[in-house]
Amino acid sequence: MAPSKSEQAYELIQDKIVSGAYSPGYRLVLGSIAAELGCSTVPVREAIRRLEAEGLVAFERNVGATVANVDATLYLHTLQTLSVLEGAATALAAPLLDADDLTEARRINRDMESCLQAFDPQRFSRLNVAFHERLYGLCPNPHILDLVQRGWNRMRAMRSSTFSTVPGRARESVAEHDGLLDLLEAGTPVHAIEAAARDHRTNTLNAYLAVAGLPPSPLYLPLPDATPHDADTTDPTPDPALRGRKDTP
Amino acid sequence: MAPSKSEQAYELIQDKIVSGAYSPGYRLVLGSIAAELGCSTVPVREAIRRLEAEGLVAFERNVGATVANVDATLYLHTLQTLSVLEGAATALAAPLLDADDLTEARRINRDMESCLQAFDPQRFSRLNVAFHERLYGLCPNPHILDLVQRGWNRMRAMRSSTFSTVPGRARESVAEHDGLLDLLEAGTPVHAIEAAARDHRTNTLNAYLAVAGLPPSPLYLPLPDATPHDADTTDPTPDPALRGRKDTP
DNA sequence: GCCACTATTATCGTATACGATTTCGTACAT
DNA sequence: ATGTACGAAATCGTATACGATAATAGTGGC
Repeated sequence: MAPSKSEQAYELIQDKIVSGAYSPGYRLVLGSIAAELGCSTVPVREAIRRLEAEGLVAFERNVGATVANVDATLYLHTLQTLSVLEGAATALAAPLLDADDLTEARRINRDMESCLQAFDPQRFSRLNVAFHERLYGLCPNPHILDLVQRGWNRMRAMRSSTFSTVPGRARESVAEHDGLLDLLEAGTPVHAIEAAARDHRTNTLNAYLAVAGLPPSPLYLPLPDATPHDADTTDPTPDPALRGRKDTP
Repeated sequence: MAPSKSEQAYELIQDKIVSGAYSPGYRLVLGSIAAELGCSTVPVREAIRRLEAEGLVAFERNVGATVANVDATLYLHTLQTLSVLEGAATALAAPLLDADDLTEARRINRDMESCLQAFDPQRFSRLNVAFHERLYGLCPNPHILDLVQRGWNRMRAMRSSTFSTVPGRARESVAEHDGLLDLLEAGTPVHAIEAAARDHRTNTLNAYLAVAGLPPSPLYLPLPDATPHDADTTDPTPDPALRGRKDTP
């Protein structure tokens, strides 16, 4: 059966936000969207409230909805949140992965590698999602899984409109994927998996921060036995964006 | 000004779920709730969709909404998710806490201690929330903060209906609070704070699991220098509820 | 020329109405 | 007795309509 009007509205609006047709700050007028969809305002309202709950649009009583400002900080905050959640999800899923999952993930990573040569960032990005979904998909905690899913949703909505890729990062990323797979194959303890998965994402985050001239996110997890990252000293300059230091005079 | 009807509906329904007036599985009929509120079904729909987004109610097309089943697993999954998120939030907020925050938190913890003697679990629970809010409230990542808030919301909605407290846990909890405050006062590195905050909640989770005869959650973080917990060995019996072992024959 | 105040307009919030869909009970056939 | 087909009732989904609210423009006074 055809999806409900409110579902259609939801998908349309999300698409337009993701594709950049509605840029941040764009005013979402119920009537206009309803007209575009050929339906009344009621289902559109519902769709917008759903998008609000996911953080894609901001809503104000008696004023209306606008596409949420995805400035740098919001993007980075989402990335940081994902690092935490996806790390946990991957750790929880790790004991459940079988050989097939790992070889499949390895295959995807090979594909990603080939995308590097072919300069196909679109496909690279899609494969990246697929790779990680494969790894955390079996996470037995559906709540965490749901939050990770939403996080990726937000990311997709933002990436195209504001952010591009960091030069060297893609290649590193592929290497880290292999490292993570190595750990999984070796049956490494859960917390080391979590550390590797989280730090993988934190590295991406910090690549962005470095380009912006900001200090790195402090949320690394110490790898219990192996190479610790350089960011886990006690006194990095606090980052106003992500650590929000009190700048008391 | 009076809150909007849809806001009123939202609060009413949430209250009824939290207080247990609507128990899990209860069928939420738009018309009935609308009548009870003296409004039409439209704002009630909106409220229910919001509650759906927060995981408090389940919704099915053309069928209706029911209060989400809060069986043991859901409760435990939420608790596990909170352990991860709140750990991260507390870690991120740690560098921003000043002396006032810490003494205030210490004071709240003294209050909790007195609640122990007075057998006042209501108040104890409220103080517990206040204590942790004080610690993670300054977390500069609003997204994480939001997720933590929602998590506590879900907890409040569930606790009363299904779960009570674990006997010895409250007293341990107070002690762990003091330990956490000690770390904060000493300016301990971020990841150690995260470990302590997460493990505090994981301990609660595992107290429940122990009562239920289930193996503990594996999501502990290794404390880099001090007393590791006993649950971080490599091969705990996997927990069907939280780790979801593949029971292949 | 600039500020305060009013009128206008665009848009939101919600009530009502009605078609669409599911669910449940009943009758019938096997 | 059990399963199936049909019909009635309950409930949902959405269109339309209209009052309420806030943004905006226009007017007058200083």
